[in-house]
Amino acid sequence: MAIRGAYQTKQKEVIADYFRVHPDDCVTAEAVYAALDARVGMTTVYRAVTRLCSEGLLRKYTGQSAGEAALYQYSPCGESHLHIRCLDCGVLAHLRCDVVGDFTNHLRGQHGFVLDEGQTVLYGRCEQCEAKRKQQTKE
Amino acid sequence: MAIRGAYQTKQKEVIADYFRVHPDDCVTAEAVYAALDARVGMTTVYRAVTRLCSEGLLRKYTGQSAGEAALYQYSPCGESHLHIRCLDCGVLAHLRCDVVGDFTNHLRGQHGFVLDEGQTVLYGRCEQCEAKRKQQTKE
DNA sequence: TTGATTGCAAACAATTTGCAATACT
DNA sequence: AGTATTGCAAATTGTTTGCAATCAA
Repeated sequence: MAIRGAYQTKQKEVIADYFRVHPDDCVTAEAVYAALDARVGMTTVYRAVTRLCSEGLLRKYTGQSAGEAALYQYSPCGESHLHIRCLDCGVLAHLRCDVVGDFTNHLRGQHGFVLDEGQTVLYGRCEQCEAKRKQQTKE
Repeated sequence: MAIRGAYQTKQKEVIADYFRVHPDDCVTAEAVYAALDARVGMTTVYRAVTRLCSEGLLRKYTGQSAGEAALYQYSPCGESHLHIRCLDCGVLAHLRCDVVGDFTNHLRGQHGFVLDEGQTVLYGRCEQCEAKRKQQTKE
């Protein structure tokens, strides 16, 4: 006599599995839909990623340009860490490093700001793209 | 006999002025349109802020939820600094602090990542909202 | 059975674009 | 004159919602 509870459905499972199997991929809802070969509806994909985000299994990244689709990536709860994203090639990488902890402590202590690592993405350029940029400027 | 050049128009001026007069405001295109009392069309506002962003006079911040309008803020070129934004109340603040410099140097030196401060926003909670959260959890 | 979930089609909202009229130089 | 800009209306796009059918418990 459970008063309320979530039902486990095939669709939910398939979508969650997709992310577990592709832990490093950073994909749009559209891409998930396509990868699942339309076995689930677009709407369901959106509802699922939203749920998974709030459950802490996924992270959502929204681009800066308008009309740019949001990206979702596997990143189970607790695994809190910053992400860095290259503005040129789009690469998204995890940033695990003690210095990050020092920085967030400083933010909290000196600026009264509690950083949410899961929600924050640092934008900039990766080594390769930065090198490319410098070269192009030279030419 | 200029071959090509941008025209200085009343609209462009009015919009740029708006931001210069409200240097700390962080507003949507809609808000600018409203503040200008519809003296310029919505389309023109969008075109202007886009131009001003590429000229380095403004910074653009895109929220994480879909359909959330982008925010624009005066922040003339060169004035590069990180911004922190509260996920609860939406407040956006400048973060000027030596530690930020140390952090970006570390990123470049140890991770080969060149942070673009103008494009990056740190998400988290401000002091007030964090306190509110703690209180609500207690209740 | 009861309530949650699905998925289609329609609704939405922010932003962009086509294009004719208009303003700058 | 010649070209950039304006601004309306219409188009786009990612995402959300209404709702009837379906499925899990």
